[in-house]
Amino acid sequence: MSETKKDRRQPETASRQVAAALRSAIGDGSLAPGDRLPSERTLASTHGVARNTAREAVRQLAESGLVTAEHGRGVFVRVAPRLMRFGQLRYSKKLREDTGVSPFHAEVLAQNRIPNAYLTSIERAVPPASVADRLGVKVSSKSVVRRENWYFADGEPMQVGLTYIPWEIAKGTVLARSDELGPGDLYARFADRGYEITYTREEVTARMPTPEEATGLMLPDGVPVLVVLHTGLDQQRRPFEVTEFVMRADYTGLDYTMPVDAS
Amino acid sequence: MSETKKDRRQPETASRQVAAALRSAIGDGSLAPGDRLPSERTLASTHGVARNTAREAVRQLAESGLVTAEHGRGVFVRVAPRLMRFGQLRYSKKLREDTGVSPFHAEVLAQNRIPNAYLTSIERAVPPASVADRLGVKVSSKSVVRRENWYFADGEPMQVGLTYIPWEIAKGTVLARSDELGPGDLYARFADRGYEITYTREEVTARMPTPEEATGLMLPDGVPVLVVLHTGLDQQRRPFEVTEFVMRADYTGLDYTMPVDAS
DNA sequence: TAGTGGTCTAGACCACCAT
DNA sequence: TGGTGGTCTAGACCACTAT
Repeated sequence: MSETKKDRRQPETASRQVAAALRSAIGDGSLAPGDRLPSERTLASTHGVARNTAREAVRQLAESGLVTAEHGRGVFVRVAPRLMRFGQLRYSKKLREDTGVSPFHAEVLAQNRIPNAYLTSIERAVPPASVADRLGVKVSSKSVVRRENWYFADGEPMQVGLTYIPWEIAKGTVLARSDELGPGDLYARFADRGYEITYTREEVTARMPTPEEATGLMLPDGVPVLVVLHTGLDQQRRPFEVTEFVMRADYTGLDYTMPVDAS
Repeated sequence: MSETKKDRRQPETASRQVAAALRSAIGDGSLAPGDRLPSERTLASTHGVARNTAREAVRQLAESGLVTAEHGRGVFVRVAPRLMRFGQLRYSKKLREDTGVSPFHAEVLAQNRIPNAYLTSIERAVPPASVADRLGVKVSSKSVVRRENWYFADGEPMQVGLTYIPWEIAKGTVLARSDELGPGDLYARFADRGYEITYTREEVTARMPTPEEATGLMLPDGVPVLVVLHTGLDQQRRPFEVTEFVMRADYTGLDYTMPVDAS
């Protein structure tokens, strides 16, 4: 390639050497998933460095998601998590009618895990610009209903979803006021009102979590979040709902299969 | 919700207070994108803390991608980057014939940026298990050709792609030996051989970069990567190619629009 | 050469956890 | 109560950048 590539081999600092030693111990199995690392003070003395240096080495491993520190207990090798998959069929009518539950519940049940979801708030709100764009509503008034949901598998938080529904659609319905949506959940209620979800648009990015997200999702250090801006479209491709999902990236994967020519 | 929620308000440590002060200075515009922060030594003395503490505050900002440290120069407020979007149509025949270039080139040109791509290696190789799975080839022999490509926009590295092609398909063709693929690029050559890309499966995850990826992609601290495992399928849904893309998440987004019922 | 970030030392006190 | 990680101090030397 034509770019002048700087030769930046990493310098062999003390903390990197300690980190490398730990990495290889994890790699060859002498430190198995779930095992506790030697304490920072032990690492310091065995490697002949200051505690801060040993600590920096541990920080490097935590940053790349290899280990997790637990205050007062120790530092542990992370166990490889099961990956959840969110695919194209998750909004299909068939899935909804076969299972009678929400897409999330169906997915988690299919993996023999126990799903839970909690609606933590419903309120009429001013939509963020990105949402107003996609729904075609005004950004300057309380033109949407905002529903905040938290999703768990086996008691562990997996994702947060902020669903925005135009007030004109939600007004006077269960969508605007209740967490009891009945059989088939959210998309069945949209169908009742004439909005059958037919297309879905998903815009995906990733970033590091905010401190609030990190605590709320109980994220270990060094785990990013996937952010999915999902738009539900009806038969005439009219948008009727936007949901922003924030999902822990270490437990979540997305799986899309599509024809390459638009339909 | 039924979960007992620990009240973990963040303790107001000294480093967090310094970080908060910097965050609000960035927020209210007194530190604009591109500006240099006060030096660590200056921050330490103005806030009455040790340099290590000021440094920790800066580290917290860097971790969340707000600032970037440059050795010997200073710490700078990051400028919001333009986001590139990789969507569903990128493999369509129409795009290929209209533009005559690869999907990546077309996308970057559409944003008035200058694309570059370099093939850095071609070799016959043993496929990783995930790739062998999806291609339906043996994992234990050199059953694939592996092509490594680096992609740039305006000279900045955007992504790396590792393309795996079954040896049976690539054998004796330009796919196995050349970076000169001719008009329409890779997928046009597959079409020549009877493999017209018709469906694409994309499995998306995110994680922190490895140290090698961080240097190679010139990633600032705190920027995760999107990992897309892309499978190209022909008219009969036979897989003929798998590419693993590693993309910097701060510059990249994915955009999928699909019918909710499978086709 | 002066100023910057990068790393390190050798201490100290605190909060948390298991016993 | 003793050991753990979390944070902090007050120094020090090195590597890099600009002048």
